[in-house]
Amino acid sequence: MNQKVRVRFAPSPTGPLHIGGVRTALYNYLFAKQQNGDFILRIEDTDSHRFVPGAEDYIQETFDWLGMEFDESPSKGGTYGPYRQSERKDIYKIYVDQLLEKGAAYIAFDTPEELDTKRNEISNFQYDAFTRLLMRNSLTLSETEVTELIENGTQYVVRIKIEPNIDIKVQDLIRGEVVINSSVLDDKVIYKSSDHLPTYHLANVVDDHLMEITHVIRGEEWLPSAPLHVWLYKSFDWENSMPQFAHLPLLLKPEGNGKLSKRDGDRLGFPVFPLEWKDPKSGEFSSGYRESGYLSEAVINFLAFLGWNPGTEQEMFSLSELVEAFSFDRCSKSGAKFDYEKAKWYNHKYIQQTPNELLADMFLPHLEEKGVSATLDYTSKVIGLIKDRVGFVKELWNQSSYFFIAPTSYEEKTVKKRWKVETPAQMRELIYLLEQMDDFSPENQEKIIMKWVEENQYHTGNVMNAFRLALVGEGKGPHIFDITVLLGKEETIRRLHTAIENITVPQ
RNA sequence: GGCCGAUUCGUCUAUCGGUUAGGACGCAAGAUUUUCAUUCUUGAAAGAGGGGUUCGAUUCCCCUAUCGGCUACCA
Repeated sequence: MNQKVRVRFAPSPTGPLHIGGVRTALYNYLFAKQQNGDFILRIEDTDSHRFVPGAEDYIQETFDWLGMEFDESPSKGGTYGPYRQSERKDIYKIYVDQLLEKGAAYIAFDTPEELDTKRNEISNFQYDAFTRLLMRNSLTLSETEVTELIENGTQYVVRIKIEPNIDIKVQDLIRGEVVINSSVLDDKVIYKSSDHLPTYHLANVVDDHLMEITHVIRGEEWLPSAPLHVWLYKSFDWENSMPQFAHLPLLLKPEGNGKLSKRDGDRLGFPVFPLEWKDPKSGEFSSGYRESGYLSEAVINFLAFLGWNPGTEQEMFSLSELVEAFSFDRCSKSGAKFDYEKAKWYNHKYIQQTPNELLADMFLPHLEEKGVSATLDYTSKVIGLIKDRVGFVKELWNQSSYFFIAPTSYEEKTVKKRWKVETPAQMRELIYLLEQMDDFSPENQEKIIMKWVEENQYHTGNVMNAFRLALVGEGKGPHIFDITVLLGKEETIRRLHTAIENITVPQ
């Protein structure tokens, strides 16, 4: 049987999507598209307590930005819906009952307090084949007692019944075979009467089965519960259609230890979220890659290389190239530390590749923020001159402000080095030279000015750098005649006048 | 504590028993540049430790160490 590949990305809407989650989604996408399969978004909102408004929209917006389109999702729909677990309550109930009938699961009445007590009493307590005989459940209580408790409205949970001492094998596409003995598993809660919702494990297995998911590609943090999921498939007699598993290595903190967490971003000075997020409760902002000036192509390229490599020396990959090249064979098994410097480098590379007009589109809002209005054409030209020297769209401003606003102060260090006693007089001569110029092309400017420098035996470096200081305010920037052309003759001369008036020759 | 997973330059990684252990980021030096960057060249930089297996181990096996994950009526 050669069935169509179907994968799902299944986040829970408890906040903004974490960049590690984005990578998981990316690998799902790459594999699905490579196999001409379906890429599905399923919202796992079975924990009513942790629901955060806006999180689902955030997720959708993230993938819109990244250009990864879902084939089926809550907003788009599909033939396997609904795609929000909270809307699938009735479905889960049927399957829970099925397990109950089979005797593969049972009802437990122990309160959280009672469980806490047990955990304190017995070290390493787990609810399993041995301890369940000590607890209040449908295995230890009589049938009439159970019925009575339920009818009285006593809250209960349903637990999966794990038989002891059975080796459970998980076949993993990245790690090979992982074997775990069922005795170390506990009788996990799969359903709670309090909100009539299943827990993750049950909902996940039922949905993956019903949605005909062929490959479960998720983070390594799920590896310990994979045997439980295999057990559930077996309990349902779904072994033959069980999906294949691939557990991805985790994304780790760049410094120190531990898995990259949501709080690391702004502490370390880089985003851990794809998009900016405002916490609806606290009103706090967390920065996002998009707002920080990252290009989505750079984020994708960088993320793809955290845990996977093509085996060649090619570093730059577009999304479609990744689709083609991706394979689980080339995924690494160990966690990858998040390297912010490399992310910056990727962005720098992609900025250089991006057409000036596109960058200008992104830069214009930043300009507006600074109170500058400029045309797309002019901004594009400016960007063409300076984009080599930035890592981010927002850095464009530091490198280009003088194209939009005349300098109001002059960097002390450069003044000291470049503004000599003879400089004001030379600049006045320069002004005269510029005023006489009909052809203001860079070539002509250079020709005339260099001739003047030579004839007067001026020091080229001093003259040119003083000229630059007057235009830019400091000792940086592209070729000087590229600057003058964009500023225009009039503005160039005006800046020279201003500089002569305002710079005092250092002692 | 228990269970599971992982371990090559500072970081991401290549190597599928025999290599001067390769590349990229970052770092350093040099070249180019009338400035600052970019760019280019060069350099420093690695197999956690101990046992095996083998003619030969970074590669296979075991132990130890370290790191990570999981251990909820969270996902």
